[in-house]
Amino acid sequence: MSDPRELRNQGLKVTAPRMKVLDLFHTSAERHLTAEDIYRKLLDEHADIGLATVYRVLTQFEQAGLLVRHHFEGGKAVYELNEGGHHDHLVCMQCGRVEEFYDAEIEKRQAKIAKERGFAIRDHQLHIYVDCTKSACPHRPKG
Amino acid sequence: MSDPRELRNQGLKVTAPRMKVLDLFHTSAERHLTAEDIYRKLLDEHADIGLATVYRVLTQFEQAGLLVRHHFEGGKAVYELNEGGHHDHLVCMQCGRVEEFYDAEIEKRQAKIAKERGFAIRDHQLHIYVDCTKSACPHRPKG
DNA sequence: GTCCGTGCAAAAACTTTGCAACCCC
DNA sequence: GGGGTTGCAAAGTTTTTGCACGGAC
Repeated sequence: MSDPRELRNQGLKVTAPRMKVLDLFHTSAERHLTAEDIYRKLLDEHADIGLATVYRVLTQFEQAGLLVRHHFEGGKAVYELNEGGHHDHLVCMQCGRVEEFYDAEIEKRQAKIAKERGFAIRDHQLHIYVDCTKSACPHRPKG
Repeated sequence: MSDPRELRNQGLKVTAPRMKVLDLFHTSAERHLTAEDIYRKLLDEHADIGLATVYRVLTQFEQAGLLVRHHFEGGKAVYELNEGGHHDHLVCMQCGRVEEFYDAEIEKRQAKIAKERGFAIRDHQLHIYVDCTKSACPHRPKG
Protein backbone atom coordinates (compact mmCIF):
# COMPACT_ATOMS: atom_id res chain seq x y z
CA MET A 1 0.00 0.00 0.00
CA SER A 2 1.13 3.54 -0.74
CA ASP A 3 1.63 5.97 2.07
CA PRO A 4 -1.50 8.11 2.67
CA ARG A 5 0.79 10.98 3.53
CA GLU A 6 1.71 11.27 -0.13
CA LEU A 7 -1.84 12.53 -0.57
CA ARG A 8 -2.24 14.50 2.65
CA ASN A 9 1.01 16.34 2.07
CA GLN A 10 -0.47 17.67 -1.13
CA GLY A 11 -3.70 18.71 0.55
CA LEU A 12 -5.65 15.86 -1.02
CA LYS A 13 -8.20 13.92 1.00
CA VAL A 14 -7.34 10.27 1.39
CA THR A 15 -9.98 8.32 -0.51
CA ALA A 16 -10.12 4.79 -1.83
CA PRO A 17 -9.96 5.75 -5.52
CA ARG A 18 -6.94 7.99 -4.96
CA MET A 19 -5.08 5.40 -2.94
CA LYS A 20 -5.77 2.69 -5.49
CA VAL A 21 -4.59 4.78 -8.41
CA LEU A 22 -1.46 5.74 -6.52
CA ASP A 23 -0.86 2.09 -5.68
CA LEU A 24 -1.06 1.15 -9.32
CA PHE A 25 1.74 3.54 -10.18
CA HIS A 26 3.84 2.21 -7.34
CA THR A 27 3.30 -1.44 -8.13
CA SER A 28 2.82 -1.68 -11.90
CA ALA A 29 5.45 -3.25 -14.08
CA GLU A 30 5.02 -0.40 -16.57
CA ARG A 31 5.90 3.06 -15.33
CA HIS A 32 3.84 4.72 -18.05
CA LEU A 33 0.07 4.35 -17.89
CA THR A 34 -2.90 5.86 -19.70
CA ALA A 35 -6.25 6.60 -18.07
CA GLU A 36 -7.61 3.59 -19.91
CA ASP A 37 -4.78 1.35 -18.64
CA ILE A 38 -5.58 2.35 -15.10
CA TYR A 39 -9.30 1.97 -15.53
CA ARG A 40 -8.85 -1.55 -16.87
CA LYS A 41 -6.50 -2.54 -14.07
CA LEU A 42 -9.03 -1.28 -11.55
CA LEU A 43 -11.78 -3.26 -13.27
CA ASP A 44 -9.55 -6.33 -13.08
CA GLU A 45 -9.30 -6.03 -9.34
CA HIS A 46 -13.01 -5.26 -9.09
CA ALA A 47 -12.44 -1.84 -7.62
CA ASP A 48 -15.63 0.04 -8.40
CA ILE A 49 -14.12 3.21 -9.81
CA GLY A 50 -15.51 5.14 -12.75
CA LEU A 51 -13.44 6.25 -15.69
CA ALA A 52 -14.38 9.87 -14.96
CA THR A 53 -12.89 9.52 -11.50
CA VAL A 54 -9.72 8.10 -12.97
CA TYR A 55 -9.40 11.16 -15.17
CA ARG A 56 -10.12 13.49 -12.26
CA VAL A 57 -7.63 11.78 -9.99
CA LEU A 58 -4.93 11.82 -12.65
CA THR A 59 -5.49 15.52 -13.24
CA GLN A 60 -5.32 16.26 -9.51
CA PHE A 61 -2.19 14.16 -9.09
CA GLU A 62 -0.54 15.96 -11.94
CA GLN A 63 -1.41 19.35 -10.47
CA ALA A 64 -0.13 18.17 -7.10
CA GLY A 65 3.14 17.15 -8.70
CA LEU A 66 2.72 13.45 -7.89
CA LEU A 67 2.51 12.49 -11.54
CA VAL A 68 3.85 13.81 -14.81
CA ARG A 69 1.78 13.75 -17.96
CA HIS A 70 3.09 13.16 -21.46
CA HIS A 71 1.47 13.26 -24.89
CA PHE A 72 3.20 10.81 -27.15
CA GLU A 73 2.00 10.07 -30.67
CA GLY A 74 -1.24 8.16 -30.49
CA GLY A 75 -3.58 10.67 -28.95
CA LYS A 76 -3.73 9.30 -25.44
CA ALA A 77 -2.19 11.06 -22.45
CA VAL A 78 0.33 8.94 -20.54
CA TYR A 79 1.18 9.42 -16.86
CA GLU A 80 4.16 8.37 -14.79
CA LEU A 81 5.25 8.89 -11.20
CA ASN A 82 7.12 12.12 -10.63
CA GLU A 83 10.28 11.01 -8.95
CA GLY A 84 12.00 14.32 -9.25
CA GLY A 85 14.54 13.66 -11.95
CA HIS A 86 13.72 14.93 -15.41
CA HIS A 87 14.26 12.45 -18.20
CA ASP A 88 13.30 11.93 -21.82
CA HIS A 89 11.68 9.03 -23.64
CA LEU A 90 12.20 6.46 -26.34
CA VAL A 91 8.79 5.24 -27.52
CA CYS A 92 8.30 2.15 -29.67
CA MET A 93 5.77 2.77 -32.41
CA GLN A 94 5.09 -0.94 -32.73
CA CYS A 95 4.19 -1.86 -29.21
CA GLY A 96 3.95 1.37 -27.25
CA ARG A 97 6.79 0.40 -24.93
CA VAL A 98 8.55 3.35 -23.32
CA GLU A 99 12.19 3.58 -22.22
CA GLU A 100 13.65 6.50 -20.37
CA PHE A 101 16.97 8.22 -20.78
CA TYR A 102 18.81 11.27 -19.59
CA ASP A 103 21.63 13.11 -21.28
CA ALA A 104 23.21 16.02 -19.47
CA GLU A 105 24.68 17.50 -22.61
CA ILE A 106 21.29 17.57 -24.35
CA GLU A 107 19.77 19.26 -21.30
CA LYS A 108 22.55 21.81 -21.23
CA ARG A 109 22.10 22.73 -24.86
CA GLN A 110 18.33 23.02 -24.53
CA ALA A 111 18.75 25.46 -21.68
CA LYS A 112 21.26 27.44 -23.69
CA ILE A 113 19.00 27.63 -26.75
CA ALA A 114 16.01 28.86 -24.74
CA LYS A 115 18.13 31.37 -22.86
CA GLU A 116 19.69 32.78 -26.02
CA ARG A 117 16.20 33.53 -27.28
CA GLY A 118 15.01 35.08 -24.05
CA PHE A 119 12.53 32.37 -23.11
CA ALA A 120 11.81 30.91 -19.68
CA ILE A 121 11.56 27.14 -20.00
CA ARG A 122 8.36 25.81 -18.50
CA ASP A 123 8.80 22.22 -19.58
CA HIS A 124 10.62 20.23 -22.22
CA GLN A 125 10.25 16.79 -23.67
CA LEU A 126 12.35 14.90 -26.13
CA HIS A 127 10.54 11.99 -27.74
CA ILE A 128 12.44 9.53 -29.86
CA TYR A 129 10.03 7.27 -31.75
CA VAL A 130 11.58 3.95 -32.66
CA ASP A 131 10.84 0.51 -33.99
CA CYS A 132 12.02 -2.24 -31.72
CA THR A 133 10.72 -5.11 -33.80
CA LYS A 134 13.47 -7.38 -32.60
CA SER A 135 13.77 -9.40 -29.46
CA ALA A 136 14.09 -6.31 -27.35
CA CYS A 137 10.42 -5.61 -28.00
CA PRO A 138 7.91 -7.95 -26.41
CA HIS A 139 5.05 -6.99 -28.67
CA ARG A 140 2.16 -6.41 -26.38
CA PRO A 141 -1.32 -5.38 -27.44
CA LYS A 142 -0.94 -1.67 -27.84
CA GLY A 143 -2.67 0.02 -24.93
CA MET B 1 -0.34 29.74 -56.48
CA SER B 2 1.50 26.56 -55.58
CA ASP B 3 2.89 24.36 -58.30
CA PRO B 4 0.48 21.54 -59.21
CA ARG B 5 3.47 19.29 -59.74
CA GLU B 6 4.02 19.22 -56.00
CA LEU B 7 0.86 17.12 -55.95
CA ARG B 8 1.31 15.13 -59.15
CA ASN B 9 4.83 14.16 -58.19
CA GLN B 10 3.37 12.47 -55.14
CA GLY B 11 0.71 10.68 -57.13
CA LEU B 12 -2.06 12.95 -55.88
CA LYS B 13 -4.74 14.24 -58.19
CA VAL B 14 -4.77 17.99 -58.56
CA THR B 15 -8.00 19.22 -56.99
CA ALA B 16 -9.15 22.59 -55.75
CA PRO B 17 -9.17 21.66 -52.05
CA ARG B 18 -5.66 20.22 -52.23
CA MET B 19 -4.27 23.22 -54.07
CA LYS B 20 -5.89 25.64 -51.67
CA VAL B 21 -4.57 23.89 -48.59
CA LEU B 22 -1.10 23.73 -50.10
CA ASP B 23 -1.32 27.43 -50.93
CA LEU B 24 -2.16 28.25 -47.35
CA PHE B 25 1.02 26.61 -46.15
CA HIS B 26 3.05 28.44 -48.77
CA THR B 27 1.56 31.84 -48.10
CA SER B 28 0.61 31.93 -44.41
CA ALA B 29 2.51 34.06 -41.98
CA GLU B 30 2.52 31.17 -39.50
CA ARG B 31 4.34 28.03 -40.57
CA HIS B 32 2.45 25.89 -38.08
CA LEU B 33 -1.25 25.33 -38.65
CA THR B 34 -3.95 23.13 -37.16
CA ALA B 35 -6.81 21.61 -39.15
CA GLU B 36 -9.08 24.16 -37.53
CA ASP B 37 -6.75 27.04 -38.50
CA ILE B 38 -6.88 25.92 -42.09
CA TYR B 39 -10.62 25.36 -42.10
CA ARG B 40 -11.18 28.88 -40.78
CA LYS B 41 -8.85 30.44 -43.30
CA LEU B 42 -10.69 28.62 -46.07
CA LEU B 43 -14.01 29.86 -44.72
CA ASP B 44 -12.60 33.38 -44.72
CA GLU B 45 -11.86 33.18 -48.39
CA HIS B 46 -15.23 31.54 -49.04
CA ALA B 47 -13.67 28.38 -50.38
CA ASP B 48 -16.36 25.77 -49.93
CA ILE B 49 -14.30 23.03 -48.31
CA GLY B 50 -15.50 20.77 -45.54
CA LEU B 51 -13.58 20.18 -42.34
CA ALA B 52 -13.51 16.45 -43.11
CA THR B 53 -11.76 17.21 -46.38
CA VAL B 54 -9.21 19.35 -44.59
CA TYR B 55 -8.41 16.42 -42.31
CA ARG B 56 -8.21 14.03 -45.25
CA VAL B 57 -5.97 16.33 -47.25
CA LEU B 58 -3.67 16.93 -44.30
CA THR B 59 -3.36 13.19 -43.70
CA GLN B 60 -2.59 12.55 -47.37
CA PHE B 61 -0.05 15.36 -47.48
CA GLU B 62 1.66 14.00 -44.44
CA GLN B 63 1.82 10.51 -45.93
CA ALA B 64 3.13 11.99 -49.16
CA GLY B 65 5.85 13.77 -47.24
CA LEU B 66 4.64 17.26 -48.16
CA LEU B 67 3.80 18.10 -44.55
CA VAL B 68 5.05 17.12 -41.13
CA ARG B 69 2.68 16.63 -38.23
CA HIS B 70 3.41 17.49 -34.62
CA HIS B 71 1.50 16.95 -31.41
CA PHE B 72 2.31 19.73 -29.00
CA GLU B 73 0.60 20.11 -25.65
CA GLY B 74 -2.96 21.18 -26.22
CA GLY B 75 -4.43 18.18 -27.96
CA LYS B 76 -4.54 19.49 -31.50
CA ALA B 77 -2.29 18.23 -34.26
CA VAL B 78 -0.17 20.92 -35.91
CA TYR B 79 1.17 20.70 -39.47
CA GLU B 80 4.01 22.45 -41.22
CA LEU B 81 5.60 22.28 -44.67
CA ASN B 82 8.24 19.60 -44.97
CA GLU B 83 11.20 21.46 -46.32
CA GLY B 84 13.62 18.66 -45.79
CA GLY B 85 15.61 19.83 -42.83
CA HIS B 86 14.73 18.34 -39.48
CA HIS B 87 14.36 20.82 -36.66
CA ASP B 88 12.91 21.05 -33.19
CA HIS B 89 10.47 23.47 -31.60
CA LEU B 90 10.08 26.05 -28.89
CA VAL B 91 6.39 26.44 -28.10
CA CYS B 92 4.96 29.31 -26.06
CA MET B 93 2.35 28.09 -23.62
CA GLN B 94 0.80 31.54 -23.40
CA CYS B 95 0.10 32.28 -27.03
CA GLY B 96 0.83 29.11 -28.97
CA ARG B 97 3.61 30.73 -30.98
CA VAL B 98 6.18 28.29 -32.32
CA GLU B 99 9.86 28.90 -33.02
CA GLU B 100 12.15 26.41 -34.67
CA PHE B 101 15.72 25.50 -33.87
CA TYR B 102 18.33 22.95 -34.80
CA ASP B 103 21.29 21.78 -32.78
CA ALA B 104 23.67 19.33 -34.38
CA GLU B 105 25.07 18.19 -31.07
CA ILE B 106 21.62 17.32 -29.73
CA GLU B 107 20.86 15.38 -32.90
CA LYS B 108 24.14 13.52 -32.63
CA ARG B 109 23.50 12.48 -29.06
CA GLN B 110 19.96 11.35 -29.80
CA ALA B 111 21.22 9.10 -32.56
CA LYS B 112 23.88 7.72 -30.25
CA ILE B 113 21.40 6.98 -27.47
CA ALA B 114 19.00 5.12 -29.78
CA LYS B 115 21.85 3.19 -31.37
CA GLU B 116 23.32 2.13 -28.05
CA ARG B 117 19.98 0.59 -27.16
CA GLY B 118 19.54 -1.15 -30.49
CA PHE B 119 16.62 0.93 -31.73
CA ALA B 120 15.98 2.23 -35.24
CA ILE B 121 14.84 5.84 -35.00
CA ARG B 122 11.61 6.44 -36.85
CA ASP B 123 11.12 10.01 -35.77
CA HIS B 124 12.13 12.32 -32.99
CA GLN B 125 10.85 15.59 -31.64
CA LEU B 126 12.19 17.87 -28.98
CA HIS B 127 9.59 20.27 -27.64
CA ILE B 128 10.64 23.08 -25.34
CA TYR B 129 7.59 24.70 -23.76
CA VAL B 130 8.23 28.26 -22.71
CA ASP B 131 6.58 31.42 -21.49
CA CYS B 132 7.31 34.41 -23.64
CA THR B 133 5.16 36.87 -21.74
CA LYS B 134 7.42 39.74 -22.67
CA SER B 135 7.56 41.85 -25.78
CA ALA B 136 8.81 38.93 -27.82
CA CYS B 137 5.36 37.38 -27.56
CA PRO B 138 2.56 39.08 -29.45
CA HIS B 139 -0.21 37.46 -27.46
CA ARG B 140 -2.66 36.24 -30.00
CA PRO B 141 -5.90 34.41 -29.23
CA LYS B 142 -4.69 30.87 -28.82
CA GLY B 143 -5.81 28.87 -31.88
C1' DG C 1 -16.55 6.73 -68.43
C1' DT C 2 -14.01 5.38 -64.41
C1' DC C 3 -12.20 6.29 -60.07
C1' DC C 4 -10.86 8.93 -56.88
C1' DG C 5 -12.20 12.98 -54.22
C1' DT C 6 -15.57 15.71 -51.76
C1' DG C 7 -19.36 17.38 -48.63
C1' DC C 8 -22.32 16.30 -45.20
C1' DA C 9 -23.74 13.94 -41.33
C1' DA C 10 -22.94 10.46 -38.21
C1' DA C 11 -19.70 8.04 -35.47
C1' DA C 12 -15.50 7.26 -33.01
C1' DA C 13 -11.99 8.23 -29.58
C1' DC C 14 -10.56 10.66 -25.66
C1' DT C 15 -11.61 13.74 -21.98
C1' DT C 16 -14.49 16.90 -19.21
C1' DT C 17 -18.62 18.33 -16.75
C1' DG C 18 -23.39 18.36 -14.18
C1' DC C 19 -25.63 16.48 -10.61
C1' DA C 20 -27.31 13.75 -6.78
C1' DA C 21 -25.56 10.44 -3.55
C1' DC C 22 -21.72 9.53 -0.57
C1' DC C 23 -17.78 9.67 2.54
C1' DC C 24 -13.65 11.79 4.87
C1' DC C 25 -12.36 14.62 8.62
C1' DG D 1 -22.47 17.93 9.67
C1' DG D 2 -20.35 20.08 5.83
C1' DG D 3 -17.72 20.34 1.96
C1' DG D 4 -14.97 17.86 -0.99
C1' DT D 5 -15.40 13.30 -3.80
C1' DT D 6 -17.59 9.88 -6.59
C1' DG D 7 -20.38 7.39 -10.25
C1' DC D 8 -23.14 7.79 -13.92
C1' DA D 9 -24.69 9.87 -17.90
C1' DA D 10 -24.43 13.54 -20.87
C1' DA D 11 -21.72 16.79 -23.28
C1' DG D 12 -17.32 18.55 -25.33
C1' DT D 13 -13.40 18.24 -28.52
C1' DT D 14 -10.75 16.53 -32.04
C1' DT D 15 -10.53 13.35 -35.70
C1' DT D 16 -12.40 9.57 -38.67
C1' DT D 17 -15.74 7.20 -41.52
C1' DG D 18 -20.02 6.02 -44.59
C1' DC D 19 -22.27 7.28 -48.44
C1' DA D 20 -24.03 9.45 -52.52
C1' DC D 21 -22.67 13.00 -55.60
C1' DG D 22 -19.25 15.30 -58.40
C1' DG D 23 -14.91 16.28 -60.71
C1' DA D 24 -10.06 14.89 -62.66
C1' DC D 25 -7.93 12.60 -66.27
